[in-house]
Amino acid sequence: MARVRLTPERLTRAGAELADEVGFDRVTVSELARRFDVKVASLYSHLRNSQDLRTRIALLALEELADRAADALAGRAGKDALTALANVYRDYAREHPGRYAAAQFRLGPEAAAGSAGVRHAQMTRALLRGYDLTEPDQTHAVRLLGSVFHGYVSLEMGGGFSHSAPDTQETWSRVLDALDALLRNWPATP
Amino acid sequence: MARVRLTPERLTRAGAELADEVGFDRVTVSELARRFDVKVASLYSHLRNSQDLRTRIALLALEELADRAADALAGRAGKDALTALANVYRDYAREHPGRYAAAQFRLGPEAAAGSAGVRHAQMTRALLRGYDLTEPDQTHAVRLLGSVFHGYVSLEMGGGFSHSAPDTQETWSRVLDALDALLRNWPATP
DNA sequence: GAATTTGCCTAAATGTTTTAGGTAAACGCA
DNA sequence: TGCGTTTACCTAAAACATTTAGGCAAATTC
Repeated sequence: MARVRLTPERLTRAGAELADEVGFDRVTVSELARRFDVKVASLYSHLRNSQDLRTRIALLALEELADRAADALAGRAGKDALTALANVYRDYAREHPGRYAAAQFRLGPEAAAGSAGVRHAQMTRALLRGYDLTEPDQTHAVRLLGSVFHGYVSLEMGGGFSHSAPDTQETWSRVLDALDALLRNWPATP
Repeated sequence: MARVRLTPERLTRAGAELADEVGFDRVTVSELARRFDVKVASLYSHLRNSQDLRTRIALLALEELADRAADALAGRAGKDALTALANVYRDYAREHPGRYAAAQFRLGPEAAAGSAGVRHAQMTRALLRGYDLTEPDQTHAVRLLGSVFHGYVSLEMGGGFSHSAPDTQETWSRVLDALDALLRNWPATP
């Protein structure tokens, strides 16, 4: 019998593609086995269990996102950088909805520690060097930006903004204008 | 055999409690049947399928959230109202993590139309009457606030802010300060 | 080419989802 | 009060997902 040469990496990539096609919550070990035309049990030599598969897809998505973010920030500053980073998240979610959902997957503490989550925070911090913020306001701003990016993308993908004018592209631009204005004019602690 | 008097409503409420205990994605028709001490198949007289159950839990959560929001906004304006509404989302997510996850559940178009989603948007609009925004900026602001509330709560619950100073309560306060400042000083369209 | 490792297999247990069809309790009414 | 109808829950069974145990043959190593 010809061997397929499965590896955790190949399974993870295929799982990520499957997630983009059918949704992250419908990624199943069985479906993956079907796609490789092998028996389900064979995958358990490469994956601990289905949770393990989902975790690996999540980590892959976080890495890809961090890579894109690093790329987008290179050579940019201020509002230019803000827009670029924001668009990384939005575009990634549109191109890879399943992977984006995976990136939101609740990781266990061990997996979270080894994830690219730290890189994301560092890049947002780098972005903020273009604005005049010192600690602890810088941390507050990192968290605010993360919230807006994630929240906006989630709601937009979930259809939360659909069927209502004005269109979401215009709102997106104006939200970035507003965030830029806010960062340039961050309120002093009361 | 003594009848248990199941109804879709009772099942939905029990499902919501189950979600808070074990997580929304682990809500299962089988577990629900176990809790009512009836056979699994019996539930299918009251629920179309397990998707139907999840949808009902999501709609329940959206209603509860909208009720709390309406309550919180009554008699408040300006930053007071902003803080109250924001805390409704955050507190609900902390008290009822499973229900809050359910409220993020991707509804089909039919279910979404009949959901309390519209009420949420209307209440955010009501909040904005305390600030000086006209269309289309008002809509942009509605979407921004929704993004921040949802994004912040999701990230905080997902552990995204953990293990790093300053604590999330302080960030939350400062984020609300920043949003209030932004709404009072919304940038003109470039 | 033999020894070892590894990749995929069969088999089987367990659990969830869903449909089809049956029985008895509860309800509405003469 | 008894009768017929509706409704609530049942048994049975098929389809599919998850996971473990143990086996054989292909690939790798020497």
